[in-house]
Amino acid sequence: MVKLSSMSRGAETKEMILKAALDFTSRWGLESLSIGELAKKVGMSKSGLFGHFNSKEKLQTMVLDYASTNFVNEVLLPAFKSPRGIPRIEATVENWYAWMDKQHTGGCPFAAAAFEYDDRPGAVQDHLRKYLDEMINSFVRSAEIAVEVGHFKKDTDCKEFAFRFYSYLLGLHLYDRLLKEDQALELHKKAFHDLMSNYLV
Amino acid sequence: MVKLSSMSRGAETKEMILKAALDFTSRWGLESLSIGELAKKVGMSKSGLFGHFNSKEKLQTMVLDYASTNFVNEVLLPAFKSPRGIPRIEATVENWYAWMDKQHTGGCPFAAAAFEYDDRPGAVQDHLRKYLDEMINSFVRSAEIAVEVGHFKKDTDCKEFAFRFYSYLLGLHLYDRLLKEDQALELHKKAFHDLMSNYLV
DNA sequence: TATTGATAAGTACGACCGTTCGGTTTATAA
DNA sequence: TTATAAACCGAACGGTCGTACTTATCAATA
Repeated sequence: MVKLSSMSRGAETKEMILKAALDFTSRWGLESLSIGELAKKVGMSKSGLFGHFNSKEKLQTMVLDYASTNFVNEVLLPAFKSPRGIPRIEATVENWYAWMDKQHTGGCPFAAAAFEYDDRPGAVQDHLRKYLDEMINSFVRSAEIAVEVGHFKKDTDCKEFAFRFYSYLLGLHLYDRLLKEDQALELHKKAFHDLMSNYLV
Repeated sequence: MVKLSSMSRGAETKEMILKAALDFTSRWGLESLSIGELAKKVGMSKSGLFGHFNSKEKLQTMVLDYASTNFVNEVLLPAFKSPRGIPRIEATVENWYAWMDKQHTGGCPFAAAAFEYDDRPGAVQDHLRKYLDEMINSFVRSAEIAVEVGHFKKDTDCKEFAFRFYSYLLGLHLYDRLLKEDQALELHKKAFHDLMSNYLV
């Protein structure tokens, strides 16, 4: 995240807090994110930090916002530099790998939060669902483009593609993070490759 | 769970506690499982309940044990009544669907805990990894049997099959629970079907 | 230089956390 | 019947939690 000189001091602090909060969240989960501990980590008082958000729920949703823009900037947007169709989809996966590596602390915050909040209604869940929906829709859209440019078959079910595409990413996460399976990346690469093959013209 | 008359009073109580604890866990996660709240739910005092486990970590790992035997009894073992090979794999999926429905409260406790504890080392994580390893190995083994009986191609990479098989189940969980996607089951059924097709002789 | 408004710190509160302890009831066995 | 152990309770401990108030700091402006 670039520190803009145009930022007010408050905004800078907030940015710094959110960065630390996201780091913590990807490790311990959104629910375990505690204001006191976070304040200690960024060298602020609990109340000083609290003043930026005024509620824990607000802090949580803003962490999701922050993670989302981070994800969009590092995974989705850069892929747009690649040509439409298959190259763009492949770039997305490559960026995803890099993103997972970079956040070697804790895994994908969305994946973790998704299972954490699947039965916890509220503002956080709503936020989460919105972002996951957006992400999956971007996968659907990628497939549609691949159809448009003639890479994928005309009768491709793009929603179906997105489901399988994302499922494999979830599997990768679990094999890599929890099971510490050495071949996780290999397994995913091959699965992704075979998935693509199924839709090629 | 059958209440055996041979159970001592303590064992019966423990069983009842674990049942409630698993119910709670699948909804709110292992980390949010609180002794006080659990005691209230089963109508006991905090300390009375605590006496059965002597630590929260022990309670958590025993909930995992309980969930595992439950899963094995309801999903894996019944599938063994089906003929070896494809029918058995298909039965496993059907049992999985039924199991998800039955636990309509909260989703698969393992899936949730897997992402919750992927960066939280300790006894709970070790337990969890053990059970997930066992489960995935049972999928690998199912594929191996399918090869043995001539349903799957001789050169089938069974570990590869298990990765994709389980990934789709994770995707199903997320689409169904969090995204409340109506077509979740449909999407999974078709993905599973296509997956099987790839390995058929 | 004085004033103001934003930012952070300080302090306090009630709620809940896991855990310990001592005592009371209940079941088992001699 | 009596001795022993298990099961359970209520109260309390030290901590941490989120949140609400009040106070201090300090840059920008008047």
